Amino acid sequence: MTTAKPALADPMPHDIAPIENVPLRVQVADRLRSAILSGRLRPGTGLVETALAEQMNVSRAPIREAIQILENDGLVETIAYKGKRVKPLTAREVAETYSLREVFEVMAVRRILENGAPLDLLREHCDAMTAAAAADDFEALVAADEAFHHALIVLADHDLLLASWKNLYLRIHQIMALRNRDERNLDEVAGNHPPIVDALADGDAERAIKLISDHTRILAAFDPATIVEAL
Amino acid sequence: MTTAKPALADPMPHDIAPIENVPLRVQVADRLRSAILSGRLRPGTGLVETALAEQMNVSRAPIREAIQILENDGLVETIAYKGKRVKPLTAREVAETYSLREVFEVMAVRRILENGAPLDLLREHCDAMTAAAAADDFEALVAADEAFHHALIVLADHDLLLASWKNLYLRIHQIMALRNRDERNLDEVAGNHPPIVDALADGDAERAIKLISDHTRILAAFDPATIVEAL
DNA sequence: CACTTATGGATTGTCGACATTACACAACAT
DNA sequence: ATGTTGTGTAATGTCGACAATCCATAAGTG
Repeated sequence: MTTAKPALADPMPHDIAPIENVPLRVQVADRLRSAILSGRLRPGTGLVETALAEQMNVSRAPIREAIQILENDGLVETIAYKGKRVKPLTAREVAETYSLREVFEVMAVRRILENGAPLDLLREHCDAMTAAAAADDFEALVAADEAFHHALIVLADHDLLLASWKNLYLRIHQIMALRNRDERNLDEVAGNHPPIVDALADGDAERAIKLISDHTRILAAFDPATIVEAL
Repeated sequence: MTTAKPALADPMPHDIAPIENVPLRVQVADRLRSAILSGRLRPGTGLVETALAEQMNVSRAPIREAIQILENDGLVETIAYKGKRVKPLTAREVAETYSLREVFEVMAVRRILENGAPLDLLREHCDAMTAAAAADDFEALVAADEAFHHALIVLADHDLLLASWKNLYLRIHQIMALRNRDERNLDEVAGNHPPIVDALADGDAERAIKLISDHTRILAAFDPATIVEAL
C-alpha cells in the first residue's frame, strides 16, 4: 500500500540517484582490482602503502584495508614487513584455476539437470554471442561469454558455489587480460555454447557435462606458454 | 655442506624455538577464530571493535584487521556502519557447504586416480581412526577423520583445491561444534574410510567416487534440524 | 681477506584521536 | 494520536604519527 498516503504525490523524480556512501577502502579496492584485472598492474608489481596513499590522496588505513580485500580475492600477496605485491601468475596456477572452474561448472550443470531451471536466459546469452561474433566484436563476445557462464552458475541455485565461482573468475579475468590476444575464430567460440544448452534441455547429463568440461578445458590448454612472465 | 664451518660445532640446541614474531592481528584472528570454531562465539554474536580492543589490550587497528581476516574466512560478516557479527548459519548454508565439500573431494579422488599417488598415508589415518573408535575416543576420531580427508586433498596435488578445501573446512569445524553431539557409532564412521582407500588402490574410479560421495553426503543429511538457532 | 657487527633507509605494524554514519528515542507540531 | 524533526549515543570509518622489523650496505676486526 504505497498509495495509502495521498499527500505528497510522487514527489521524487527518479533521476535523483541515492547518494553513494562508498567507504574509501572499497573505492580504492575497486580501482586497484580493475587495474590488476585489466593487466595495468602486472603480476609481481609491488604495492607500497605510502606511495598509494599519497597518490590517491587518502591515508594509509583505507589503502591497507583495500589491499587486504584484494588479498582475499587472491590477487595480492603479503610478505610480512617486506611488502605486498600483485600475486605472480605461474603456469601451474593458471592450470589449477581453469581445472577448478571446470569442476564448478560441471557441478552447476549437474544441479541444473537434477533440480531443473529455465534455460531461456542461457539462450539469450548464446544469441548475444553469435551476434557479437558476426559483428567481429571481441569485447562484446567476451562479455556475453561471461554472462553465459555466470547465468549457468546462478541457475544452479547455490550461493556458495556462486561466490566461489566469482572469486575464481577474477583470476580468469586477469589471465585473459595478460594473455596474448588469441586470435581464434570468434564464431567457433560462440558456436560452442548452444549445444550445451541443447543438452541441458534434453536432460542429457553425460553430453552436457562432457561439453562443458571440454569447453573449459580447451581454454585452459591454450594458456601456460602464452602468459607473460611474472615479476 | 653444513659441516664446512668447523668452528662453533652445533651450537644451537633444537629446543630453542625461533622467537615468534606473529603480528597482533594474526594472534587476534587466531583467538577469535578458535572461539568461533569451537562454538564459544555463536553465530549472530556481534563483534565490537572497541570492546575487543579493550578486552585484549591492543588498539583497534589489529582487531579490525583480524576481523577482516575472519571475514575472508567466511566466518564473519560486516554491515557497514552497523556492526560486525559472526555469520549466522542457515540450514541452506550448511547444506551448500557439504555439497561443495563433496565436489572437492570427488575432484581429489579423480585426480589421484588419474595422476597416481602413494596411499600409505591414507591407510595410516584409517588405522588411527579404527584405534580411536576402539578406544571410544571421540576427539581422536574426529582428528583422524580430518587428517584423512586433508591427506586426500593434499594427494590430489592441487594448491588451489587445497586452499579452497581448507577454507570450506573451517565452516565444517564450526558446524560440527554447534551440532548436537551426534551419537553415531564410532566404529561405523571409522569403517567407512578403508573401502575408499581400497577403491583407490584398485583404480576403481566409479566405486571410489561413489564411496566418497556417499560418505560426505551422509554427514550433510544429518544436519539442518540439529543445528542450534542462529542469532 | 673473510667475517662479524653497525647503521641507515624503506616498509609494514600499531596506536590514539577525530570524523562520519546510523539508529533509537525524545521532543515537538499538526 | 500520528507523523515529523531534533538530538544523543554507539559503532564504524579515517587520519597522522610513532614503533618495530627487515634488508642492504658499509664499517670495523681478527
